[in-house]
Amino acid sequence: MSTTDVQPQGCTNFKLRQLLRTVSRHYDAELARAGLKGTQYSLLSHVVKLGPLQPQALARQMGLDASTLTRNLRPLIEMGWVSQGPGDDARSRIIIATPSGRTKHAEARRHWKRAQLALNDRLGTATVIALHSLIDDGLARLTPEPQTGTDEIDG
Amino acid sequence: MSTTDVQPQGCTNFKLRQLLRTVSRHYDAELARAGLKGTQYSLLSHVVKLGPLQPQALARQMGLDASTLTRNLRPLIEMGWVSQGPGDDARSRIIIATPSGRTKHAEARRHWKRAQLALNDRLGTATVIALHSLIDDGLARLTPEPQTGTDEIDG
DNA sequence: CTGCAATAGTTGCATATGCAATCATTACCG
DNA sequence: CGGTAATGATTGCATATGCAACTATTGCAG
Repeated sequence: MSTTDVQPQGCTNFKLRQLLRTVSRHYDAELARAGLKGTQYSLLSHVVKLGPLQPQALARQMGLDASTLTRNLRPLIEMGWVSQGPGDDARSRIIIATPSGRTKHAEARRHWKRAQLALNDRLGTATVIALHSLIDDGLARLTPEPQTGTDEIDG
Repeated sequence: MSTTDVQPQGCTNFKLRQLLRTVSRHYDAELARAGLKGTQYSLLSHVVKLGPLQPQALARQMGLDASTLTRNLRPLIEMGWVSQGPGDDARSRIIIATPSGRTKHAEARRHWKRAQLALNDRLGTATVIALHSLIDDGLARLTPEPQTGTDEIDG
């Protein structure tokens, strides 16, 4: 019996979920000061950095279902941070961050940074780096089309 | 400038969420054959292994908000897999897995196992073990009261 | 040109998640 | 004993998430 026979204990799905819930609450608490959720900040960041682009392309890059993106965009559009216009095609759309969206993003980024640094502090920077590395590796192995390198976007 | 100055790139919150979405879909696809979602399987597992116990205690051990638990239990109760009875106290309740719940859990466990093994295969067992280790470490550092060791429960 | 397949978005349905507020009950202090 | 604080659970509100079904368009084969 070699070391390759060792099996992971516990459920990867549950463990990941449990950690995400905790981490997510941490970011949410900080970002709430800027008036958005962690998911909304991530989405806004991606629109700012990648836009203008089609919903379909954005969903693919974020690894989101298109229908989820449609709905997640709604609050941002209502707040006037993101704008949706007609695309090249009569069936497609173009997503872009508005000026106020960019301003809001810059503001929220400071809170995001605080949350990020606080987390590094609590977990240890080395641990976080190792975690990122495993996540990136996992995503690369699980997704055929490599989405946007998640390192290139803050949030 | 030492190596401790290296900062993680990208958002831990977003990376975790992205990985969870992917992994979650993987487990969900397999567990759907048994008629439940990954989250429902996790919850049922915990009830089977830890019950009978109070909702409040279960929520604490799973790291869930009490209100989330209330709602997540509903489908399981409606399916007759979990039963909710009066507790010691007029304000508390007792959660327990029903016989059919235990049967369903045993059935679902086979699908969960398939998903788990398939994931190990795609990511590499060593990677999964390393990931679990980092998650456990993270949870230990982020949660005051250590919840149930997630290794002791399949799902 | 017609008809069918493919593409882009959206909506219906079900569930997951947390915070704040609420209700009921119990515990505790004076 | 009486009033208030603490506890356990639920509900209201808002968002997140995916699959299946549907609509509108476009592309393409014949």
